[in-house]
Amino acid sequence: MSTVPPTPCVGRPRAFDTDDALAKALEVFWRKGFEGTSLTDLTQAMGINKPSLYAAFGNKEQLFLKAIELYEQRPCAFFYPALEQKTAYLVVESMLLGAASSFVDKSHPQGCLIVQGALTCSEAGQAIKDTLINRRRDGEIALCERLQRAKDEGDLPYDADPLLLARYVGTVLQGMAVQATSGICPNELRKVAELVLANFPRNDES
Amino acid sequence: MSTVPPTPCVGRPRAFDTDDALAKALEVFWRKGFEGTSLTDLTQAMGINKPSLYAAFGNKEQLFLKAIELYEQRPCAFFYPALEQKTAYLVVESMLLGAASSFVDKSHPQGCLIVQGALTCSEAGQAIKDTLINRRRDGEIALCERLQRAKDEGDLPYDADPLLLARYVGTVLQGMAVQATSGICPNELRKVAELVLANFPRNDES
DNA sequence: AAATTTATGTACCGATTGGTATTAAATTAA
DNA sequence: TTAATTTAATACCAATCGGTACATAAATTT
Repeated sequence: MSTVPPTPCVGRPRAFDTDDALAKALEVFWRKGFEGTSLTDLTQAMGINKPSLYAAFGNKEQLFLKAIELYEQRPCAFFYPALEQKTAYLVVESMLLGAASSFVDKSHPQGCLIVQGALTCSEAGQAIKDTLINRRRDGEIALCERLQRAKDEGDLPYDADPLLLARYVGTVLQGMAVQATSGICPNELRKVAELVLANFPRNDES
Repeated sequence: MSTVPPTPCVGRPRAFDTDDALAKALEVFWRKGFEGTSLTDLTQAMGINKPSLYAAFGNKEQLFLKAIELYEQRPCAFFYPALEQKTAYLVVESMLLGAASSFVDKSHPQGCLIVQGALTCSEAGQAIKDTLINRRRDGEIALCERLQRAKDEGDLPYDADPLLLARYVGTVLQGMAVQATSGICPNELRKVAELVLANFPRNDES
């Protein structure tokens, strides 16, 4: 898999880097949300004109969809990689501490694009809103399946409820995202994550 | 204190009820957020024309501010009344179960206006966004003070951290609001609240 | 060199945004 | 009855919205 498309060798070459431009678009969407971001915001941040944006990315909605793909795959994304930790506790620890770190990282906007990209919107944004709802739900399903496996493998108590725990962790993560956009200080957010972890069910060996 | 202003007895009488109109506006803002709601959305829901809206409420921003006042004082508001419960546990129980009930109540939009009214926005909405951030922070401060009192009165363990606990509960509430707008089923949301309560620190007698 | 292909920049599109000027209608005060 | 006051409805405002037509520029292919 290569993220670099085979450079088209015919016609005038593109004067900008699409990956860089997409990264800039992501940052604006992250900070202002889908509907709070205007085409002018985007073209200014990306350093290109509208026709270039449309030629390269389709339209605003498709650009946003590409932005959330990039968002979930960027180096500091923490959710899906956390699923590969060895025990349920370590998975959840990795998620909560990763969120506590990423959501307030000053090198990019605060909070979580998947939460704040379109929590509410007009009719025009409904498809984007639904897409984000589905992304959040997919994450919880993946965590639930990981916790079920943990239960089967014995590193969660026999009476643990994987679906409920996944929803609980998802709820805390979403709340942490709201706190981050509200300007909570990093230390305080991390302490909340640690409080949740202190109460998370675990067997002796995990 | 009367919410009914002394009816002005001169001039053409208003053809609509301002309280009813405000309630309609609240519902639209609640569902679509501040910037996702257009003047057309508002006037249609309120059953009035734009000049009537501006004469009665000032402008869109002032109308929103009045809507959040109504929101926090409506009969099913649960946050501040919960502070009057007798123990810390009962306070938090009242909040979490109240939220689990209110956020998914089918008689009005799902979720929480204070969370989803303007989580992200353009520059034009920044003042509203900040207002909502402050409302959330005020709520956590009030809860923190209540938990500190509880600690002083001995119905929280001696080593409890009121500020951390308030932030934790606030985080869970905000996450529950996100879950509610995402369409979580009422039973599942209540189970999350009950899980949080099961782990909440309490002394024997509380 | 000519033809082809693609990207760029400008200028524009209709629709919608929040907000208002204006006039007519409805009421009370004089 | 008339004047004063307030609201209602229509029509309008400049600005911005997402999106595009078009002419030009820059590259490769023939």
